[in-house]
Amino acid sequence: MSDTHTGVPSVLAFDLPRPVPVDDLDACPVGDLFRRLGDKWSMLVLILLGSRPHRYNELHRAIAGISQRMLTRTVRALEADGLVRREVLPTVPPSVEYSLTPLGQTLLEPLSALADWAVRHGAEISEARSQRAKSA
Amino acid sequence: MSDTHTGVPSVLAFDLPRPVPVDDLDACPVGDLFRRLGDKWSMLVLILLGSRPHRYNELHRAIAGISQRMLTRTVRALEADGLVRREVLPTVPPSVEYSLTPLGQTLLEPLSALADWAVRHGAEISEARSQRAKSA
DNA sequence: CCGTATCCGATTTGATACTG
DNA sequence: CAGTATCAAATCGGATACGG
Repeated sequence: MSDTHTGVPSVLAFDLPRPVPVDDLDACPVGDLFRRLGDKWSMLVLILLGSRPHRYNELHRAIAGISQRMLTRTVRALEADGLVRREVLPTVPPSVEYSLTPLGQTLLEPLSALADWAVRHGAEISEARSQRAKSA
Repeated sequence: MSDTHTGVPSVLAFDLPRPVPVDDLDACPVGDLFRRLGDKWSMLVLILLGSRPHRYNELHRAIAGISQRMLTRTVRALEADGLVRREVLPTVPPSVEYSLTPLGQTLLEPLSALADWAVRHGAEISEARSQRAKSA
């Protein structure tokens, strides 16, 4: 079943004479992953959950710009992908706790590398955008 | 101007007593970066350009599923962000060459870390999704 | 060859209101 | 507290046609 990319060591093997197998884009796990995490909130939730488990409204308050609808959708998608675990606690007012699965924790590492880059170079991007606007 | 996040060492400082500054999400370079790269093609173009400079139709053929409109939009956005450089060569039929800026090259590193994760764990995500569908 | 312009449909996101 | 439902808007993405 998973023959398609089983033997692929890395899509970023720049030394290859041929470019990346972009024809198989839809089947490519890289593009796939990015499209899942590429939405507005997934990565933020992952990062938040990486620090400690959170309850629903805890996440809601922490992100603060997200709607209930999107928070639910995001967290459910992450759960379906096996990155987040959802646990309903049998308390009197029902509580739901979200946490990272082991798989989700491993994702946190490369994610942090990218986030770190963004923090370090974010200003340069903003600057580039501003200068572009001026030169127009 | 750039006081907002100048002093921030890393958004992923899990040891902090407080969560990430998600209130400033729009100003947060992490969410911002992901929203730019989160589209269908940006990352692919970046990866392609990371291997070597490409001309317009070279990119078009390499990606093969992309429309002219989207290729232009993608490459222009990347250029505006200071990640890609666009150079018009004074050839008889006009040629345009796209390449990574130094900034774009530094981004390639954390990007490859994430891509590597995707290749390694992509199957686990697909599996998680399948199992979810069955248990429904 | 290298784009831009326009139109169109599909997907995503958000505001609001309501429920167990 | 933890969601779900519905509606409307914005954005995304592609096909096609045209211009420098």
